[in-house]
Amino acid sequence: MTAFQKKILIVEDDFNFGNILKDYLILNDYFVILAKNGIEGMEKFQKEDFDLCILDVMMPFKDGFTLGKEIREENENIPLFFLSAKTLKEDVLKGFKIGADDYLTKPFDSEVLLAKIKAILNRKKFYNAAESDTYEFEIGKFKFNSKLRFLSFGEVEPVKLSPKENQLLKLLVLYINDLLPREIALNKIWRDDNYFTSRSMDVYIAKLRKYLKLDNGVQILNIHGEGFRLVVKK
Amino acid sequence: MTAFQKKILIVEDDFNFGNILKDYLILNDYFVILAKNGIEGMEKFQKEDFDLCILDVMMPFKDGFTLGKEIREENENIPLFFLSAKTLKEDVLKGFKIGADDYLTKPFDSEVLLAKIKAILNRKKFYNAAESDTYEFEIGKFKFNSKLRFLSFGEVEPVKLSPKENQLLKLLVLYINDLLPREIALNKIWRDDNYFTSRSMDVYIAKLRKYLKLDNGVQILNIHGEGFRLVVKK
DNA sequence: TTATTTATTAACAATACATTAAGCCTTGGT
DNA sequence: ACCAAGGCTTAATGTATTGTTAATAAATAA
Repeated sequence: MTAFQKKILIVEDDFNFGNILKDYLILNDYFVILAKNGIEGMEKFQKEDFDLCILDVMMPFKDGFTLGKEIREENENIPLFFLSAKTLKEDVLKGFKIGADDYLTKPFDSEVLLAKIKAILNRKKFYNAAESDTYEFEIGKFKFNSKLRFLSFGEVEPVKLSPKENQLLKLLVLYINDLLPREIALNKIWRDDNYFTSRSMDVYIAKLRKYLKLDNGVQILNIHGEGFRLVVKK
Repeated sequence: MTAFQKKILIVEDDFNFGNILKDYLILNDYFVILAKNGIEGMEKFQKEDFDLCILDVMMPFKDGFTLGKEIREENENIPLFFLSAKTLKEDVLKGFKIGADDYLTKPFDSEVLLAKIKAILNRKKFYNAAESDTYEFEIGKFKFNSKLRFLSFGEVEPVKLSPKENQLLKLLVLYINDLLPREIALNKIWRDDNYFTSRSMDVYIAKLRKYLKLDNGVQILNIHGEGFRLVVKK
């Protein structure tokens, strides 16, 4: 493997399907390790550092969700990607609850999978400011520094952001102009997804909106039942 | 089979006809599994992931509709395609009620079958916005984003769409210029087909018509007793 | 004409979201 | 140890959005 290749761990009990997937990803220049069940998956996960895990949900002995939870305990940042035969909403939700980054139901379009992997790995670069040197963002006329936790607008005295305000604004920026699903924010910031954390998030959205009022080309829009969208008019 | 081939399950009791169909589809680059009755069909369905099922309606032991219903219970998204000798309206309706995606009466033109299969598989990619990154559509002068749930027209403030409005508009777009049968929309969106859901759908059609008024080259036409048609004048 | 189907608007109940403020921790200074 | 400040959650209250059903009118088919 070259220094630039991203490492992906696939855990899939269907030997046939797993290998097709593996070959396809290798063909697209990823470095891929395939495990055929949850136990083996965990072993391989612990042996080396991966950039992304793709987990089948339905597996004998240890299902994908359980494995995902265990992986999360060891590494709270690694992107998790679930594959499921079912498209049940409750399944998807369960996935997000343990911090899934994305979700695909089988059979799926291979192009879509590739696009999603790229999107996740790209976002991943920014998730942890400590691991990245990118912590200065422009939001319309604002300057946002997520490391020093301040938001400035022209010559106006910069606003200091609390840790939660900072995290939420950063997530919104990473998903700029796109939907930031509630579940993702709640899991990444609050590490829990229930009625109260959800209300708490609303409170923080209100706070951020107040700060962002200075530039009316910047807005946090709600998508009812889905999440929020930070939009910047050009 | 390659990773790009689509997998089709054919369930057909007429051995001769089934094999001709199978060979024809293989020739057209599909991966095909043939089952010769409902029982066997279900077994094969459970063994692997298919992209499409083609079911003969009239079969001994377990007819196509019953099989279709069972398949639907296991996978609520997989496209179902019924083949029937009769052209009875009530048969077609029964098919749609369990969520058929299309219907063909024997004998049929093989080119038509191919075209329909392509159309269904293409549509399938878009059904679930979460699974597809294609969610930007043009409808006349409108731009429709089914992920962010908005419909915009030039510089006018975009209209936010409710989940139901969004789903319905998306279905209409997938069937653009073609008939979207009531039963299909009701089954895909309302997951039920009765008097009330049907009235509800009418309400949503009225809402969409109101939004689409801005461009008079775009219209939702009713086909009495059949369904609706989103037409875009060029 | 008469029964059915569709069109449109409005009333309603259920949820989801918005905002402000109160309370409860934790932290850091004295 | 005590206090004050900041940060976060919870409560309280108000508003908005959503989807269903009803009511009424119009179009269509037989």
